[in-house]
Amino acid sequence: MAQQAHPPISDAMALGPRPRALLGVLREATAELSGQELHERLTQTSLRHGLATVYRNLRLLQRSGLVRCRKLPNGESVYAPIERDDHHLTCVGCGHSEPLPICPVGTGVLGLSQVLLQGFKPLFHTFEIHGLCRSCQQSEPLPQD
Amino acid sequence: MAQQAHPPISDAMALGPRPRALLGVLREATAELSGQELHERLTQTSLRHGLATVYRNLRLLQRSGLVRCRKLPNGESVYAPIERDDHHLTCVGCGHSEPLPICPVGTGVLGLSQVLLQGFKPLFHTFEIHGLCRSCQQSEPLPQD
DNA sequence: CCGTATGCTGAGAATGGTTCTCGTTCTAGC
DNA sequence: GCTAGAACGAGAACCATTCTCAGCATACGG
Repeated sequence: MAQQAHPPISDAMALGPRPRALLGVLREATAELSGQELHERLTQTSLRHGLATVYRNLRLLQRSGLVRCRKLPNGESVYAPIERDDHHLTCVGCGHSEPLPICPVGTGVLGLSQVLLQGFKPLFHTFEIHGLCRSCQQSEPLPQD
Repeated sequence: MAQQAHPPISDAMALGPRPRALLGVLREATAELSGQELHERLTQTSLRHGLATVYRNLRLLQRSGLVRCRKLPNGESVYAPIERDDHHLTCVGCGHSEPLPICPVGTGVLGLSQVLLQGFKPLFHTFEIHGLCRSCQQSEPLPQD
């Protein structure tokens, strides 16, 4: 749950108005947003946004190291600005996912493992504990169909 | 990359022949397998398997704490027996994912954070470093359409 | 040994988030 | 104002996964 300063938007990457708007919405949001949610919020803007553009720019921002992404059990992807270092507790029964206020990764891990990375350029990491939430443990018998 | 003994199949969960076959294939495999791949391997068995059954039993095994699951960037889920503690390096450009032979999680982390879990029963965790692989860094200009 | 209840199965249809296609629009440079 | 190339958007396509529902198996009571 570490909160750091925004990474600078480097010279090399001059963001267009739409990617910038996208990033703005993500930074203002208090939680991760899905592509669909982002699309909703952005269509209400003076700057019209098609769904394709939202996903295109989301990929762009991710590759630029400004946005992180995580897949929920139901298949949808949720996005957050990279400076938000959240991790999650996710139920394999109902799919519910909530923030976990710890990061098990020693601050230096990404740097320390340079040898293992072999030219791979790390941008962010995800850590998630999967298990059964309280209510899914109770309704354990797993009604199957 | 820790390799532990198979967790016992507890009394409470008497696995049917198909879930057991599924688990067997996963344990013999050297890598994570997707639902589709599992289906292929299982249809060649004396025990015929429909796709629906594969996914059904995969969910069952996951909730039973015998199988872990992870989503690739392309949307497909890959499965492995829970005793295999692998983590991954995944490229946000091309989606390629390869095993990372370290686990940043102190052996006791899952137990230590009991207070935070609030009744949540942990089964497994996933850790993944996302970034750009060597070849995606070179073809950086990101042809967008 | 037969009838019924319950649960498991699988073929095929449905789902739904994401990506692709491709004609249109915008922007920069001149 | 004109042209080339990049960005855009509506809608179609994609595809792994889930759902539906009728058929089959097993267990148990009588």
